[in-house]
Amino acid sequence: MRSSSEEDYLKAIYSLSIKGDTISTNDIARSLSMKASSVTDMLKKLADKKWVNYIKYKGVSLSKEGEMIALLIIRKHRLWETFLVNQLNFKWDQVHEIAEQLEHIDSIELINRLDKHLGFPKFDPHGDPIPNEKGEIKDLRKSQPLSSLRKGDRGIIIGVIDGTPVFLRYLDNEGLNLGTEILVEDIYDFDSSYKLKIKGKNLTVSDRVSQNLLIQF
Amino acid sequence: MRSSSEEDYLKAIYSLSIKGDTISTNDIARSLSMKASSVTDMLKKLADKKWVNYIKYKGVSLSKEGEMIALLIIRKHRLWETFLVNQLNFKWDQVHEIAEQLEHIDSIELINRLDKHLGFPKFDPHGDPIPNEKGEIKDLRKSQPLSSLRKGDRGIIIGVIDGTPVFLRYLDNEGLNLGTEILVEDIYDFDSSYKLKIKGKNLTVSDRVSQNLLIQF
DNA sequence: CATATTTTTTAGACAAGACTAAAAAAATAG
DNA sequence: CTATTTTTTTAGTCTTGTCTAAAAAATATG
Repeated sequence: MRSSSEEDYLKAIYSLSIKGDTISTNDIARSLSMKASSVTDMLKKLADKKWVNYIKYKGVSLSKEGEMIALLIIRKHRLWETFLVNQLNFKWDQVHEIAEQLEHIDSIELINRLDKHLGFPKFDPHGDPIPNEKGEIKDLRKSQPLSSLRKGDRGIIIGVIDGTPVFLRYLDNEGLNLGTEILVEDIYDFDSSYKLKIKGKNLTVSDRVSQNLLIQF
Repeated sequence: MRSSSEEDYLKAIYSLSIKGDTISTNDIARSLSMKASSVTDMLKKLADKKWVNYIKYKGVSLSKEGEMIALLIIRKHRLWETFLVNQLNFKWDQVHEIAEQLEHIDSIELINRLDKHLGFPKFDPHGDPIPNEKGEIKDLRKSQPLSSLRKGDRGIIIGVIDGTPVFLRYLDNEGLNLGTEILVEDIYDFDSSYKLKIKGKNLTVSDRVSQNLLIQF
């Protein structure tokens, strides 16, 4: 069994290992807002459980098993964020704290059913990729949700975050198909809706839509 | 701030106060599978926080504030169970353990949005009433255990008394689902078993079952 | 390369929440 | 009403996960 605390450490180590090279005790302490001595203690426990490779004074890395756990926690976090935004209509900036709690709920069955319920999304509302059941991540970091583009930006629709039928049907009706080129003509401050030029015509979409359309640019 | 543990105690005290009169240390210990000494410790903490009225050796009761917290936890538990069954297609006997975890997620905003998303349900999948945002509970629908019906009576299954997974799984397998209409075709004197007509088919259930099925009629 | 500084670990303390064993209070029985 | 049994509380211990302060190792500097 795993504690929430152990899961937080594994997740932090995973994130650091994406960015940098060797991971130091201080790196982890900084990223978790903890003292280095606490981190040392925990690294020993994680090493005992074979979730990390840890050599005193030399730094730490995830074992294969540790990495799988970290990916599962990230999968849970991102699926819950997707649920909160797509189904409960939270704004993308309100969901992190709640997902930090939900990611520790212990049920594989639950998370796989949630995944299905959401239409097996590949990206969360922030555009971060969601690991699948096997821990595999789609590594398309050159795309962003439409909501991160600015006035004058151009791009091509390459995917969606919300994969539910209602959204897909909407996209289809509005002519927002995969591979279509778009130009951001304007962004209205009052409701963050996007005025687009697409196939020579103008179309305005809500911020809900702009948060769920992935654009390659 | 409240710990999960404190919430578990408040919930247990609330449930006991529905059934009986005075609540003893041992009652709580039994219902939470803990030792009496642990309960005493916690009761002191809860009394310090003014969530319970506790007099040494004399028993305990919830304060107004403690009751509101207990009702909020129950609201969260039952709304999450409803979500799991209605949206993620879990069977009603699979959801209790997961809801025990989810009920401690700390966000009023989340639970109110979930409530709305589910269409403000008044009862959970087991037929138990869901407190609203103000902690108000709809009175139990007029119901009786099946064992109080007589030959020829009709009714609708609206809940259970015994909520254990073994019982729920039995009901599910036999097609005895919430909302199903039943007719009492006969009651056998020798063992008080009930011969029912349900969805056009006959089914005989033991008196143990008939005492634990709530019927609205 | 020897010393100073930074990083990391060790050692010891603390809070929460559980436990066991013993003491105290309340309830029950004769 | 006294003695016994049961319930409850107290006292002290343990584990988890954090902290501070001091020691040890690694790194940087002149």
